Amino acid sequence: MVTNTKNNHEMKCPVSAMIGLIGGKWKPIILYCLRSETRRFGEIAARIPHISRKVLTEQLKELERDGLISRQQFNEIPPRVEYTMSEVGKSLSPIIQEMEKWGQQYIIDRQ
Amino acid sequence: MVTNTKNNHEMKCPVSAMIGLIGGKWKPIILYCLRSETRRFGEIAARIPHISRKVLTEQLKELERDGLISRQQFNEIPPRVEYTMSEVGKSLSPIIQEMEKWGQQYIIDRQ
DNA sequence: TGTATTAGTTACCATTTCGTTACCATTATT
DNA sequence: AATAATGGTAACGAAATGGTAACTAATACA
Repeated sequence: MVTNTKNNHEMKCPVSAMIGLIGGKWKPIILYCLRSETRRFGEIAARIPHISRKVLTEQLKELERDGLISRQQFNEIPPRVEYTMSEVGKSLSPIIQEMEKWGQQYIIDRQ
Repeated sequence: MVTNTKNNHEMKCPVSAMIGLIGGKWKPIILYCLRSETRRFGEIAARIPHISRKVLTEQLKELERDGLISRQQFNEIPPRVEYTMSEVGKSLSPIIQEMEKWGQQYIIDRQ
C-alpha cells in the first residue's frame, strides 16, 4: 500500500487517497480499536496482538499526521499517552461500516 | 470489524480484506477505468499513463482472481483481450463512490 | 524480406513496508 | 541498589511491492 501522496496520480484520485489513509496491514484494526473509546498506547498494543511497538508507533503517527486521530500526552511518570478518534476520523465511520458489511458478505460468498 | 477479539485474531478483518482487494497503487484507477465500459488491455494501458505493462498485467490478474473483473480472450492475431467489471465488482460501486466523495472533501479540507 | 501489431513474460533492481531485538528516560517501590 | 512501569527509539534485516528494459508468438501487410 502506498500511503504518501508524492505521486501525482494518487493525489488526483480521491479513492487512492482514502485508501492511503486507512489502508495497510494494521490501520483498520487500530481505527476499530479507537472507534468509540479513548485508549492509551499500551491498551491499544494489548488489544492488537502481534503488532510490534515500532509499527504501532509508526501507524499512530501517520493516523495523527493525517488528522484521523489525536494524541494527548500527559507529563507523568511513568508516561501516559492517550489516543482518540478525531471528528474527521469519526466522519469515516459510516463508510467503514459499509466496507465491513461488504467485506463480510464477500468472505461468505467466496467460501 | 471482527478481527481483534482474543479468540479469532487470526481471522482476517473484512475491512482489511476489502482494502486488500481494491488497494494498492493502481487498482482504484483500473476499476475506475472499467466502471462502465469493457476495455481491451491496450485501452486500459493508454488511459492510465505511467503504468507499466508488467504491473498492469499483475493487477488485472489479481482483480480477476478476486472476482472483481472478468477477462475474455479472443483467439485472433494480433491478440485481443477484453476486461469487464463483474457483478461482484459492480456491487462495490456505491462504496467506491462514497469513498470518492469523502476523499474529495478530505482533500479540500486539508488544503 | 522486413516491419507493425497486441498482449503479454522474464530477469533484474529499487523502494516501501513490516518485523525483531535491544535499548532509553524517569520515578516509585521494594 | 535493583526492579517495574510506560511509551517509545535505533539498528538491522526480510518480505512485499513497484519499475525498467528486453524479449516473445503469430499473422497481415508493404
